Amino acid sequence: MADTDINARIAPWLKHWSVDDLSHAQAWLEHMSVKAYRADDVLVHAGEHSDTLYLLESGLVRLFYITPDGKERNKAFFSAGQITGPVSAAITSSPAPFTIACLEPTEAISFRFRDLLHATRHNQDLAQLYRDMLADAFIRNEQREAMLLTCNAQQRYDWLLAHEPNLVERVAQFHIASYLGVDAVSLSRLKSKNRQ
Amino acid sequence: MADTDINARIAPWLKHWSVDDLSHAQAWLEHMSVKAYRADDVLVHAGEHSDTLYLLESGLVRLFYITPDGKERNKAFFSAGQITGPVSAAITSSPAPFTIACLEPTEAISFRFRDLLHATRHNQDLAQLYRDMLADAFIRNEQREAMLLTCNAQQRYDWLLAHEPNLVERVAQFHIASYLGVDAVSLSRLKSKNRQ
DNA sequence: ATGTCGCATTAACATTTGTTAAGTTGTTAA
DNA sequence: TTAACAACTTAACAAATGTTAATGCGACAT
Repeated sequence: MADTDINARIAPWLKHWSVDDLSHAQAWLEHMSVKAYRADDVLVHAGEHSDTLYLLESGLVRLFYITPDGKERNKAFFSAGQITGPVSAAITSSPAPFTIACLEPTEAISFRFRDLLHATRHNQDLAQLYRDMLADAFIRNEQREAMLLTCNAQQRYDWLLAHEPNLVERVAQFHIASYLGVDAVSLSRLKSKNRQ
Repeated sequence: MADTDINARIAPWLKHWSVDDLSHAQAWLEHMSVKAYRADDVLVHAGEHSDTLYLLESGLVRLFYITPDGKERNKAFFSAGQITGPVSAAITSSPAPFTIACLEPTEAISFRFRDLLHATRHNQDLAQLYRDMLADAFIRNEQREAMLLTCNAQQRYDWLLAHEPNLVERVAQFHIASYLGVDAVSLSRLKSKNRQ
């Protein structure tokens, strides 16, 4: 896809994040690419070294870990307007700790983390974008850590209904269970208990 | 305590974090203060609005949440050379989600988050310090989230022995149990099973 | 219409983890 | 030395959660 198309597609997001100044951002913009994915397509494989992040234009992806017993556990879900990818791995040059796969057909603009990081050195708008991105992920992880550490299965489900009710409608229940760290059968049981 | 003392005490840490340039850092440095705490002293109360972070010079503190059932669960431990405090709360101007209390007599240099954040606007060294601080906390939260989401009690304990063996020696076992999200009695039982 | 497939539900049972209580040990202070 | 206290251990039991299997249900393709 031609650069002009990407420029047109990235523009509204830059505006949304108050990025007006594009100086020193050439490398970042030039290495962007747009791609459409089908459900179950994988954007990042756990264990691989990836420096690529994704700005989702449409669709829905999930990030998931593999447990020591070989089961999947969903770390997070992301949809249109959000940036996701193996950020911690990119920062530390480590292999990605989780896999990213599509739950729905998804369109995403990908870019290289190092290009963004490099651009932040001389571009204050992008430095701010980077800080906001990190802060957002940081706070998300912390709240989730708190929930996993302090809540039982029922409380986790209540938390989800209160904080991310749209997720419950949009993704399959066994994926919700995996997100909460409980078995799909246990979640179903909880729901039926709640009904009585 | 006089500023000159603080300057002398903060200097080695600034050097350690490669902060050479102190331009635009006056407010940050001026609002610093040093204090000694006893075991069980509280630095930050959950629920209070705090903009203060702490650079620990000695000792050991724990951060803990309160569960919906009213029990304590340890989020993290920090010791000399580390910066801690309600970072996410400071970023979002929210009440602190956890309490910070001393497990050992502790000396700490406190400073205001907003002063550091403000200084990052024109001081690249401090901007880098801020990024490193956030990245560090971010990665710590993510690894912990992964452990809590994917591991059972035995696997969590193994993880701890592998990743933070010194903690096991330094803090009481019931605090370790709280850190792992299991009951103190359950952890004791696990250990005795492992012995056989 | 029918078969297939994936997901949700339900039930019975197994395992893990929490709870309570009692006993032990080590430390500290009188 | 003794008393008091807190942490750890152990055991018995309760509750929560995982596992397996059977059933149902709806979407979708043939």
